[in-house]
Amino acid sequence: MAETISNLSRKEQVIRMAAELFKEKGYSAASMRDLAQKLGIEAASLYSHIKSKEEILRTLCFDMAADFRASLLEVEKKNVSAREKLRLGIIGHVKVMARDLTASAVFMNEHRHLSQPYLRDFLLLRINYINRFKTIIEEGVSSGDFKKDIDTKLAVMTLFSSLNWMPAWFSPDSTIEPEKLGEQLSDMLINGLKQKV
Amino acid sequence: MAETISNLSRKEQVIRMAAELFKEKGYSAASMRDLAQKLGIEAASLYSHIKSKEEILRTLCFDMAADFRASLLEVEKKNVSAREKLRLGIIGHVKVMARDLTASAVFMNEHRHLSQPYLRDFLLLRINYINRFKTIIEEGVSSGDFKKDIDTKLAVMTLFSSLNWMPAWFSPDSTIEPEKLGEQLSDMLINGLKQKV
DNA sequence: TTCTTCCACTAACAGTTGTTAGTTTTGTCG
DNA sequence: CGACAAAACTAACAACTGTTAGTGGAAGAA
Repeated sequence: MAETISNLSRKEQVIRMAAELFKEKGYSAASMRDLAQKLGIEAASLYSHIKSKEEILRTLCFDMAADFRASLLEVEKKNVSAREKLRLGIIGHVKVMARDLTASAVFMNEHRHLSQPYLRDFLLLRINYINRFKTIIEEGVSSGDFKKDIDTKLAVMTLFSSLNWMPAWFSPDSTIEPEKLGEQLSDMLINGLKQKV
Repeated sequence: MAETISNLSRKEQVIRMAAELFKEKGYSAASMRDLAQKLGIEAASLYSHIKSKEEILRTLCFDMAADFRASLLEVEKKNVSAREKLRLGIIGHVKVMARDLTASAVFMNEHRHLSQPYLRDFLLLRINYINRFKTIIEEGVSSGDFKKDIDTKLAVMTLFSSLNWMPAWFSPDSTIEPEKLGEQLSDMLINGLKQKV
């Protein structure tokens, strides 16, 4: 139906603008009137397109979550070493983020404003994703790819901390491509800063 | 004066509670009535102790900033290699955070809600701090401590991303001491995950 | 006792919040 | 043209926002 298509299109426009606003001011500080103004309409008109403010946040968070999940699934299927899996996983994660830096920033910083039960669901997805990276690292420790004395929990938290702040400082008009950036990041985490002797 | 001391004491109590609330719900979503309730008083009573909601945020952010600055200054004074300076700088940073994880979380995630000109001042302090770490890394590259082909900007951003998310996942009742944690973090960043061959 | 300081209170303000109900404009298709 | 749906509008709601003014009680010092 034509109506659905055009509705989606306008709805997506609203959601995209909302993402920018949420990133800029934070979810709570961003008002529906702010959002409306950015779109050149009245606040009440927004409700022709969305059910509530939180529905927008939900859409942003869960759509990103699905993308991350899909990316990791692709990597897990491959029959390669743990070190290579980690490398590909990191690159995949960076690429997903780079595809929509604005939504990524909201995904990371604003998800806590989801209400129950959505918050619970979201956190479950997240912990699952993180644990699957942890498994990869543990595989690497067993196989001898990685050092035996590392704290895998600390390692995986460090990994995600590094990855997740990317939207905050990576500028979209940067010359570096996401693929290359992911490569450098994974190199830094795996090999460290130190010069080999 | 006795009045000043007891005033400070109660004021600090208010600020500490506010820090917890800001961390939990975010600055914007945390209302003065929420804060009052946590203290068992009326919202208006808060204004016997503080001038405004933002004054609390300002205190939290700038006090933390001063602590970070002092810690780094101590490290810079030492006459050691760049690698050692980076190690000590990281450990110092972690220790400052660990001293007040709640305030650290607010410092990191809520500073953007400062209004001008405080926001500008804060960001200047922050960029200065980061740049001084960057200088240490650049020294390390020159001296051969670190690899020549690393992107120092990326390296320093990765470093801070890792460090700064600590308050989010480090639990205060963890068995690991801040010193040890800083040690492990610096080891991971400098040496990487990879097993030496 | 009286003075002073701290710390709480009640009452109220002007502005903002997300959202609703009902209506009208706009553009497309038959 | 007329029909229909998309997308905008106006008006209003109840609740909540940070904050001020003015007041009163409690505790310690003079």
